Amino acid sequence: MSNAATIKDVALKAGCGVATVSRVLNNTGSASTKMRERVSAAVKELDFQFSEVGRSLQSSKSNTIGFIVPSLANPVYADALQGAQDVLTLSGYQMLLICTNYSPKSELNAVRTLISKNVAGIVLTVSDAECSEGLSLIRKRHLPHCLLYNTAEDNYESWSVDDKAAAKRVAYAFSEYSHEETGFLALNFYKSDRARQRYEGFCAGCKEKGMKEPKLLEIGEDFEGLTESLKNFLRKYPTITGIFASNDFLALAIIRSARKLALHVPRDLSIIGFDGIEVGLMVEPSLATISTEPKILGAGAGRTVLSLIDNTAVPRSPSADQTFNFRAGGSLAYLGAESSDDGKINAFPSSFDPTTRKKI
Amino acid sequence: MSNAATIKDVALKAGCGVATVSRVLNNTGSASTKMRERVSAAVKELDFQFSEVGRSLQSSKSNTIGFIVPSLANPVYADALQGAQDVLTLSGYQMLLICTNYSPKSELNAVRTLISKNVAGIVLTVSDAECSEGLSLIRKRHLPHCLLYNTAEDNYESWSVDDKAAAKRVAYAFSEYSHEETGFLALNFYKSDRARQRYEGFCAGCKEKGMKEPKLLEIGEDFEGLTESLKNFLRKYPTITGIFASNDFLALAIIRSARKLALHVPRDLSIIGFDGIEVGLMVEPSLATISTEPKILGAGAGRTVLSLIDNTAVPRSPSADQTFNFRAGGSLAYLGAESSDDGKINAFPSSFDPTTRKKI
DNA sequence: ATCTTTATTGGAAACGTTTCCAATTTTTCT
DNA sequence: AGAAAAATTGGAAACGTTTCCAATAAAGAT
Repeated sequence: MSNAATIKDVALKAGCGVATVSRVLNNTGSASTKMRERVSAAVKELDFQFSEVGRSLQSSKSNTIGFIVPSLANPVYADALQGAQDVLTLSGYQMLLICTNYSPKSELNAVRTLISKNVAGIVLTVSDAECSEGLSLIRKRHLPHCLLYNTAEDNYESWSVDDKAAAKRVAYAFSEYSHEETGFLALNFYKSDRARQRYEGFCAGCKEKGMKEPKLLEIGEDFEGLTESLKNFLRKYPTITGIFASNDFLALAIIRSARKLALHVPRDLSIIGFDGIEVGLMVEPSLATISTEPKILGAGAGRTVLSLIDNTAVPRSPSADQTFNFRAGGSLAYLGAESSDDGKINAFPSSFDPTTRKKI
Repeated sequence: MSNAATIKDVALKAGCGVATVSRVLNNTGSASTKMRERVSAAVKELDFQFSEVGRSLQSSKSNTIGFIVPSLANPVYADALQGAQDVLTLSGYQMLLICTNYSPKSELNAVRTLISKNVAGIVLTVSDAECSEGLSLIRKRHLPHCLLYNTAEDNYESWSVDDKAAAKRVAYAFSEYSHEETGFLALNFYKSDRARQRYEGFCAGCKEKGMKEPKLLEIGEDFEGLTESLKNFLRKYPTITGIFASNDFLALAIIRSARKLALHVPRDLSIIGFDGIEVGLMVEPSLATISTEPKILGAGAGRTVLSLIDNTAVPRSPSADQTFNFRAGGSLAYLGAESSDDGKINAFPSSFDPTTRKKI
């Protein structure tokens, strides 16, 4: 560890005081041309670089922004972070990243850690914004921050999808395609306010359209046993024709499970996802889903925190109805017995009784 | 910004010196029971937390590990980072993340930034390990580090896929499926030593099996115009029956392009990818590919750096031939005219002349 | 009781910066 | 040339820690 040169070394080599070096290098205060040259030469010779640690201690500022997200394995968050990265880099900030693995308990720790590292601001996705201890701490400390994929109260910032409205839109889609009885698939339902919001919105939408109340299909930590769960679920509710999966990953997984059960998607079961991850377009059938823009959200949250930090105008996050779009896809079929002429996929070109499903 | 309490505040409240507080809280040196209690009480009352900045300055250590990767949008890196995160979290380290967006120029800057932040170690993926200025700087400074997805010289650490061997395996697969003439698809070929290694290995494998030398299809920054490129490519080399895409994302994209050109995959064109991203299993046809374990690699690189930092035994990275597996899939068809009875998908169940491709 | 030994405590220096302030030098003005 | 103004410079304090060291207090041995 060839100990890096410090400002003292530079001062020594340039034959001046440290204050002068600081002034020259930061272009603050005056300095003679000769002095500037000597300092520059010394810097070059020693390959000197400021220690951000020393700087941060003295100024009690830093150019690090903390990020707290559930996971990097979910492309939604990975993409959002990528969007934020681009913004930060442009402004000379770095990203200190902590993943909570969907564990609410670790959120508070994450915040503490970030605070102890003196981050300039925080972008975070929490399990439940209503009762997040981490979020409370941030606010108590008056740290510049912005929620991502959670909605904030009026006086706070957030970049998020309007989960409720989007889920309502999903219900409309099912209704439009003549589905009456649906299910809602969620992972760790109780832990995530997003999943709950989506369920709520979906129920509201179904009610509005006179559909039956969606049945809840919840699975645990991972996708293990999803096929079995689906089997039992459909046995219990044999008249269900469509399932709304609370994210695209789940949607793809449930399609696979359906296949394993010899069910054809969408003929036997329609699926709508949520997020609009890119691969949804590549699979066959393509995934009907709520498409969102993780990169834009991430970038927005990043910009918001940066603005908060240097007191410039905070960018306005998109109004709720602009945060998502419904995207039709092959996984959603029209349920009418009559052949449709409007381009919708018809689930039942031949006579087929939706009430007598293939035995599974 | 309700200024956080410092060790001085604690000392004041507990009625002792800062040295005592430090000793009590770090459990270093002795302290009377009364003192311990008073300090603990003060800490609780003030919600005190050490400043990692002050700590890091004084100890010239830190519990931050720097990560440099090309992008978060590529699930390979996102997954690798997730694997590393898990390891770091367990050891109380945090991740400072910089994305280079595949720009070699920004690598050096990234390293400089990380050094200025006094990171304890660095995990990095560079464009070209042979001539990376960033990497050189790290080594000059004797910083604990580990390459990820690049191979290192003998005396340095790395966790990586054996690109050459894996690419050779792809050639064998094509050969096994009776393909003779192939193409190699790469994004930013000249920038990435990984792409070049894969090309090299692929060529070697083809040669070994007596196949024709693969034709190179290179595309620029993004996937724009890929369809057009493919069209021209196949016009130029109409006898090509298989394409090796240097990563799965490209593979999925080229499949889409092929479809747009009314080519059937795999009947008209076989595709093999690289990386083994999960969605490759979900698409139809499923993607034949080299499957790798990004999470394991990321975790390994993380563990390696941690060991390097505290001088414990460095975990052995898997031997080259254990870093990948060939995964068969529906995107690779058997090219023999005779019906195959070994479970391989036969591209030409009906009589079909591979030399006369559908006009495109 | 007195003298060692041991345990407990706090002052001060150091880590690498920035910035205030005073001291010095240079420039400008009469 | 002399005085006033402006520019240049460096010393020192401060940021929040840890740790060395000396000082004090407690305990043990005679």
